[in-house]
Order: sequence, then structure tokens, then C-alpha cells
Amino acid sequence: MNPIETHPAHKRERRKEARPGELLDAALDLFVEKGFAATRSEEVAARAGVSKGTLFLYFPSKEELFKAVVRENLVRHQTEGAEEIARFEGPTPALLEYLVLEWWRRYGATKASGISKLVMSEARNFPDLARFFQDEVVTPGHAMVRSVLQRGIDRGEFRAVDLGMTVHSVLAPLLFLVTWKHSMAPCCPPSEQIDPEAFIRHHTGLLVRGLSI
Amino acid sequence: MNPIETHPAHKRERRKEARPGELLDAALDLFVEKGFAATRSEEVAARAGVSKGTLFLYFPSKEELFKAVVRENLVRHQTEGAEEIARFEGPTPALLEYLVLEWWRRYGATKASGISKLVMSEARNFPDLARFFQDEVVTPGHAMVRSVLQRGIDRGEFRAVDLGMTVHSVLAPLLFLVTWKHSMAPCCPPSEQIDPEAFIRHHTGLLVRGLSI
Amino acid sequence: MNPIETHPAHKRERRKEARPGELLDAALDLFVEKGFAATRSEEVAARAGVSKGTLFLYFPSKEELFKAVVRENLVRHQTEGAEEIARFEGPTPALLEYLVLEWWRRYGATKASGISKLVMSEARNFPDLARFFQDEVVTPGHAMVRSVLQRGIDRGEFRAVDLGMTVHSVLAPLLFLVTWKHSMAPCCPPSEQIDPEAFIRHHTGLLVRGLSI
Amino acid sequence: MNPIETHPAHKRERRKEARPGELLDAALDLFVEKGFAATRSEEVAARAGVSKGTLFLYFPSKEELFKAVVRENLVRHQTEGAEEIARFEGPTPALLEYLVLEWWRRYGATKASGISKLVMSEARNFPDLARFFQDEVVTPGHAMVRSVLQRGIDRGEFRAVDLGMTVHSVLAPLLFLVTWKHSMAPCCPPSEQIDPEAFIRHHTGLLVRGLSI
DNA sequence: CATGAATGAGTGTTCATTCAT
DNA sequence: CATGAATGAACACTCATTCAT
Repeated sequence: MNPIETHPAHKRERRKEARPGELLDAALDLFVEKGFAATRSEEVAARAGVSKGTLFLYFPSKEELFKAVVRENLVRHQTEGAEEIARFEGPTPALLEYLVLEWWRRYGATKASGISKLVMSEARNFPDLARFFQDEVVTPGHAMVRSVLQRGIDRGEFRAVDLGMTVHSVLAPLLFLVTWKHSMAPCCPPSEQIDPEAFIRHHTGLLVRGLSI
Repeated sequence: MNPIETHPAHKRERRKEARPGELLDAALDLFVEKGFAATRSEEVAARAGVSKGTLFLYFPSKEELFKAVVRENLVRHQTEGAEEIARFEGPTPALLEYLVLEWWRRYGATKASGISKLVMSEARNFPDLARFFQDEVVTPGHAMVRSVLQRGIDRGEFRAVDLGMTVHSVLAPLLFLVTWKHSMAPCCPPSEQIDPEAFIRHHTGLLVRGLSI
Repeated sequence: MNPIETHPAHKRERRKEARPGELLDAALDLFVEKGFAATRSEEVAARAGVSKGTLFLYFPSKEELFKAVVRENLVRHQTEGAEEIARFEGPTPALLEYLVLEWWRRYGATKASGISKLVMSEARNFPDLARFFQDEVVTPGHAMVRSVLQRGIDRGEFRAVDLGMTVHSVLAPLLFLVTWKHSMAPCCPPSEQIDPEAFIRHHTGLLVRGLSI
Repeated sequence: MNPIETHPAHKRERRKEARPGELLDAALDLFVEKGFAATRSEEVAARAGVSKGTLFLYFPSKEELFKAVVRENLVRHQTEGAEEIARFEGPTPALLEYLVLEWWRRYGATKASGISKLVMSEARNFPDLARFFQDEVVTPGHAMVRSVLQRGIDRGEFRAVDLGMTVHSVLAPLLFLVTWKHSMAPCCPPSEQIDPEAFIRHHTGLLVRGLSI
């Protein structure tokens, strides 16, 4: 109608296309915050600014919405790390500490880590998602840590320990921290809180000493 | 038949004494299998071979049933553990390894360890249960590990590290293992499985070395 | 066995005969205190010192127990009054005040008045009891008040008002008081309480003045 | 059909607006007929022609439904009453008689008066509702009668009696009448019925005479 | 496409009643 | 007779899902 409007893309249409994304964002927040069962579909819709009915127009059920949220939010990360490791020139203990601290800062400390906790919590009910999580997040993470440990051994900084096991010694506390942060932490008094970065430094220090020649 | 049988043991009476245990067993199974919220009280009763009403004859609510399950399956064992520690006479590194390995054998490797995973999964939705678990299980558990570390320091076997942090370095991998076992493990191919005892030995070895003077 | 025991009436047997009465007493207390629906049969049994099963041995259902309680407790009163009225020699206004105050003291203020409230509350569910209450309690009461009013008119102390209506003017506030005492009173703050005797005196005073020539 | 019809009035919309009223009507019927506790929410919904869920769409709980019924059927009328009193210009005895007679006609004689009986019957088991009723209905009602009595005293028509007591002398018979109507009356033969308006006129006449200078 | 009114299966808990002992 | 363990129907309230508008 209006001859000046170059792109006929009315707000409505633009919105229409953005809908699924807005719904996924809203659902991410709520699933992370309250878990799958405790998140009410109406609340997801409300937070996305649409009606209950609209949610079911885009996702045929709450379960499918959940799966879509997880699939949408699990990948993305992890790629930058590999390059930084390759460029790093200092001693490997410093690289290891840098790696895990950055992992915490860029992932563990963010909302995205809620997804990991969510997947672990709901693995029994959504085994395909667990598998997906394993392939997209866990395995690549392991490879990265493994390469750093290998570097340490190659440079004579670490003993020639079992790499597979040691990877878990490095990562398990981080994953525990993520789980803790999204489960018990909110229920604990200040006296029982854990300072994540301090703990990561402490733990890495212990490991590095344990790995040293 | 047996003239020595002290109790005349009518069927009813015999059953009455067995009921709480049967219900607790059924509840443990189902809580671990499906989570707290998703376990219906009627199903617990059915698995124990009684009617819904009977469950509430022995446990005043689903939450109390859960607490009883925790007391029966976790608190009990912890008490034993503390006594063994007190009696232990060898070097502290051996005590530490003994402690975590036994923890795994008696708890982590059993069905009951699903409780820990469950609590972390549902803590947000059942803060009361999370608090209960923290108070009855986590805090005493920490104290136990702490006492062992202190023993090592006192005996000149360990450096004077931060106890609170180190407790987490000891326990986090165990809790990760439990969480993993009840979430991702069933979805992972054999190549990605973790051998728990081997890992625990490895990790403790690393820590002990990291703690040594 | 014991040749001295003249009456073989063992305690057990004596008790057996007393059982129904003890159960009725316990039930009276509880029905008055909490109403029919809110009284649990087990509690009645417990208060009577027997088991749940025994209650149903004597009364085939909770409803029958209720009816028995009401039937047992409704009659008894009311007879003494008639004689006192006949003997009274003073002015009728004094007789009227004496009559209603005594009614309050001997009946309204006692636990027995709870029965009236109970019957009115449950009349819909137990119409036969309502009928019984009407015949045994209300009608005789009306007759008594009516005779006093007639005495006043006969002696020239009261105007020749409609007796039936005036009986209600005298009794309605008393019955309201009974109902109130067992319903709203326990929920009201002290500022909203009613002093029964003061109110009865006030009300009778107003009526007597209204009835005077 | 009617081109003036402002609202397009789709069936759904029309229904939505009517729902609360329909539910309130159904609830009033059932509460009066069976009491609060004995009325099942599903039955209220069914009588209003909707499903159980719909009831809770409009009223968040059975207690709130009850409060809404009270507001709709009692509080409303009381407000009108207060306005009429303020506008009344004749002598106070006439106002008093008008007040109580209208109270009977507009409330006592209707189904809604069952609410008063119900509250008294169930006050012990639902103290919150009793308090609500006391605050929203009883206290304002008392204030209204008190203001009329005060008007009579101020205008020299009544003696300076105790207002609090006299309020009860006015209201108690009305409340008795209501209680009676919904409990004993249906069980009584015609000979024992009370003509409410006649009794109210008689009683008010007696009181006015009793209050006169 | 979008809405939101309506649905009804599902759940923890209570309690009158039964019946094996 | 007496017991008390066991039953199961009942009930308020929630929420994923549907569908008329």
C-alpha cells in the first residue's frame, strides 16, 4: 500500500519468522531455572510474548520443545579453544590452568551451563539428547584437555600418566561444579558455597603438582 | 513347626514388621528409576504389594518416605564409615584411598547412589529435600573427608593445604561419577565408559602426590 | 476360682456392658466440638479407650453412632422447670427473667447445648433427628414459656399479646446464643464476644417493657 | 440479526462473560443445599455446565469461590441497605421495621440466606471462612443496625440503651429465623411453622415499645 | 495464523469400613 | 469379643493439549 515501504516485510511477518527463536529463548531460561517438569508451557509462551496456543503451533508438544531447546543451545562453543591452545607458548601447567579457568568463565559461569545440568538431569527421559550432548560437548572437550596433557608430557613437564583417566581428573570437578551451581547451591547458606574460580585454581594446582615429574 | 520360634509369627504380624522395609525398597527402586516428582505414591505401594492407603500408614507423606529412604540407604553407611576411619591405623594416603574406594563399593556402585543424582536433579523443585540431604548426608560426608585430610597433615604426611577446597577435590570426582553413572553412562558406547575403581585409584593417587610434602 | 469373689462380675464383663455408653460419651464430646463430618471414628474409639474395630462392633456406621448420640442426649432436661414455675410466687417479669437465665445456666451454658447446635447444623442430613429434637426439646420449651406469658397476662402484668409470636421473641435469642457460642464465638476476637447472661438480662428487660401495659 | 448489537458476541465470548455468574449461581445452590465441605467442586462445575478445570479458571480455590458467593449475595445487598437508611426521613421506629422487613424480604426469604446458616454450621471447621464472614457481613450489618438505633436515640425516639446489646436483640431473632428456616422448618408440620414477616413485625413492635421513652 | 477458553486425566492424601488373627 | 492392618473410594487442584472463533 505504502509505495515508500521498500521491503514489504511488515513487523508482523518479521515477528512470525522470529517466533520459534523467541520461544526457544524463553524456554531455555525456564527449563534451566526450573527443570523440565516444573516449567509450565503457558509460562514459556507468556515470556515469549505469545499465547499458549501459539506455542503448540510451532512445537507439537512440550517434549519436542525441550529437545529443540537443547539441540539449539548445545553446539556453538568449544571451537575457539583449540586455536588458543595451539598458539599458547608458555609452560603447560599455566596452559592447563588457563584452559579450565576460561572454560569456566566462558561456559560454566554462564546460563548455557544450565543446559548441561538439564541434560544430565533428564538423560533418563531423553536418552537421545544425552547421546547428542555426549557427542557435541563432552567428547570434543575431552580431546582438548587430552591434547594439553600430551603437550605437558611431550615437553617433559608432566609424568607419563594415563591420559584418559587424567582427563577425567581435570574435567570431573568442573562438571560437578556446573551441576552443583544449578542444583544445591541455591539451597545452601553462604557458609557452604563454593567459590568456583578459587576451587578450580586450587584443584588444578593439586593436579599439576601430582602430575609433575 | 519350630518349637524354638519365639514369635508365634502370624502372617499379619510378620507382614507388619516387614512392611516398612518392603516399602523403602520399592521406593528406592522407583525414585532412582524415575525421580522423585515422577514417582507416584500409588506405584510405590503397588511395587511393595500393598494398596495406596497402606503406604501412608507407614509414612505420613511422600517427602517423609523419601527422607526415610535416604536415612536407610545413606546416613546408615556413613556412620559405619566414620567408625572405620577412627579405627584405621596405617598411613593416611592409604586411609584416603581406602575411604573413597569403599565409598564407591558400598554406595557409588549400588542402586542407592541414584539418590545423590536424583537430589541434584530435583533440588530446585524440592528445596526442602535438598536441604535435608545437605544436612544429613553432604555435611557429615565432608566432615569425614576433612578429618582424614587433617590426620594426614597432623601426621606430617600432607602439606597444610586449604581443607575446604581439598575436600571438594576429593569428593567432586566421586559425585561426578555417580551423576554420570545415572545419566550419561547408559547412553554411551563401551569405548566411552569409565572404570570407576580404576579412575578413583588414579585420581586419589594424583591427589596424594599433589598433597605430599 | 476365688471363693470370696461374691459377684463373678469381672472387670471385663462390667466394661463390656459399659462400652456403648463410653463410646457415646466420647462421641458426644467430639461431635459437639468438631461437627459430624470432621469427627474421625478412630478418634471416638481412642477417646473411649477401645480400638477402631470395636466401635463398629457396637454401631454399624458413623451415622448410626451420631443418631444414637443425639437420641441419648436430647431428652433428660426440661422437667424440673415446670414445677419451679408452678411454685413461683413473685411478679411474672421476675419469673420470666429467672426462667430464661436458668435455662441458660442449666442448658445453654453446658456442653449439652452443643447437641442443639449440632442437630440444627446437620438437620438436612438427618431429618429424623431434627424431628426428634423438635418434639422432645423445642415444643415442651415453648409450652413452658407460653405458660409464663399467660400467667403475666392473667395477672394483669402483660398486655394481651399474641402468645405464639411472643414465645419466639423470648426463645429465639436464646437459641441464637447457643448457635453462636458453638460456631462464630470461637473465631471472634474478645471485642466481638457476647456476654450471654448480660445479653439475656438486657433482652428480657426490653421484652418485659415491651409487654407491659 | 440486530444491527445495533454492539458486541459481535461470538458464542465463546458471550459465554466467557456469563461464566462467573453461572458458576456463582450453581455454587450458591449447592453450598446452601449441602454445606461447604460436602459440596464437591466438580459438582458445582457440572451444574454450571462446565468441566472441573473451568471452575478453577475463574476461582482459584473452593474457599475463594465461597467468598465470591458471599460477596455477590450478601455484601452487595448490605451496601444498598446502608444507602437507603441514609436517605430515610421518617421516624426511627418505622425505619427500624422497614430495615428488618426488607432484610427478610431481600435476603432472609431467599435462597442466599442459607449462607448464614452454613457459616454457623461449619465455622468450627473453616475458621477462615467464619472470620471472612464476620468481617465482611456481620460487622457491617451490626454497624447498620447500630446507626439506626443511634438515630432513634439522637432524635429522642428511643431511650439511651446499651447499643451493642440492643443490636443483638434486633438481629438475633432474624438469624434464628434464618437458621430455623434452613434446618428445622423443613422437618416441622404446618402447625409449627413460623410466619416470618408476621413474627418480625411482632418482635420489632415489642422492641420499639421496649425502647420507647 | 493467533488466540485463550475449555477440557479432563492425573496426583497426594484422608478415612470409614472390613476382616484375618 | 477385640484388635488394628489393610483397603480403596473420594476430593481439591494442576496443566498439557485442543479447537472454536
